[in-house]
Amino acid sequence: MGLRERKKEKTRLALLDAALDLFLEQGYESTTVEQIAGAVDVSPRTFFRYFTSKDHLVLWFHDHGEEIMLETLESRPPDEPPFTALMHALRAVLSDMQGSTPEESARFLKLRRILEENPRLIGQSVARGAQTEHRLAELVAGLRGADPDTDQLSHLIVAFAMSTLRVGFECPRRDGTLVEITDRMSETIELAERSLQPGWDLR
Amino acid sequence: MGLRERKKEKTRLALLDAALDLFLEQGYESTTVEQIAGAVDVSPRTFFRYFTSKDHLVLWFHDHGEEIMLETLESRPPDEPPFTALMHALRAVLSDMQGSTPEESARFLKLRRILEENPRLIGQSVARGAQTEHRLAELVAGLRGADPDTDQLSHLIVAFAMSTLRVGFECPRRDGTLVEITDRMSETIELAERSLQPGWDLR
DNA sequence: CTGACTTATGGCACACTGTGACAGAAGGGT
DNA sequence: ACCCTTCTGTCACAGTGTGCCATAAGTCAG
Repeated sequence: MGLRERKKEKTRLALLDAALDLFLEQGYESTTVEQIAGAVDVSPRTFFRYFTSKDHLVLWFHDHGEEIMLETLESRPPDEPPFTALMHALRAVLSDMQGSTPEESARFLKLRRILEENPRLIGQSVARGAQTEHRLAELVAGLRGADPDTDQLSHLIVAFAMSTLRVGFECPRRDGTLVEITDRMSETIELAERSLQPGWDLR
Repeated sequence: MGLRERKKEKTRLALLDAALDLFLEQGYESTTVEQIAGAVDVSPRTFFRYFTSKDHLVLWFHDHGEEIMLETLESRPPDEPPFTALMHALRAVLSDMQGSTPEESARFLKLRRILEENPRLIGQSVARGAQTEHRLAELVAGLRGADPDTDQLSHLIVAFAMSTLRVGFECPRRDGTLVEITDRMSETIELAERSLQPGWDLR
């Protein structure tokens, strides 16, 4: 990796960290892009080359999680029931989180606090999840050999899976360590699995 | 109802209809608030007194649906299983749609087309759903005698219910009549009910 | 190391959304 | 007719996000 790419990655993370800290200090709304860029000695114009919008800062982790889910899903045996496969994908996201560096964990925890304090951002985050959902639904429909446009069950399977992820992520209201959060999330996954009829995702 | 209120309601609907038509003609992004306001001979500033944002135009029906759901939920017998009660609330939304005037139906169908063409707006719509979800989760936690902050099942119950609504709303990709859509949505509701273990929402 | 290249950056102008403040117009009640 | 309340338009303004172009910095020959 050349100097150029390393520098870019450094700037991206510097912007991200500066932004997260500013959001926690003075709130999301009252932090301007100008401030964020200023804290990293970069022009506002450049900020928008790293993050397409202010919201994007808060959504970057979705991109990462989505990537993991899609990869996992493709590596599962094709005859596995779709919801089971999705639950494996969820667990893959969890174990990625558990294996993250201290910096990454810190970012994640800060992000959770910011989201808790800004309902509007939770919305944005959910909205991003909806896009992921759509891609996953197409994949699941493919697995089931169904038309992604009309097969309601494919969509329902994915929707339930993403709901599970979201509940696990949002539910532990009080601040906790990363381990506590991931533990909580795997409880949610088990709860969801126990709640559904065996084989519901096959017919 | 005085002349004043009637006039306000008229302006609100005029703005809404003008906006929906413009969105369909030239797309959501490339329609400006100035155009919408201009079409109704109103200043842009006034537009923002009727709708808090451009997005709000597309989200207004959520407010209506949420209202119905909350009302229905409160009128259900308190010992009814929460998910069952939520499914009744969903059906209440459907029957409200079926009983709507031709103008309202037309708006609804236009809105669906606009949402189909603008994934970003689907996101916004889902995000609004997330807020509703939170309110509902507190209500359900109350029914279950649980702490809304920590009881994951309450959140999961509501999340699954809202997923059902959303899948029903989004899934019938092809344009259809209102009746076709509501029929499709009640199929989705039944599908969800069949997929879950009996009593999953009680323990 | 020099020059030619590719790519990132900064600065500028600009369109658009959304808000606060104030003055004037329009409805409502007496 | 009067006052009072509420709605409206105008203006000014902060902030987000984009296109464009000149310049600076990284890259890669030779």
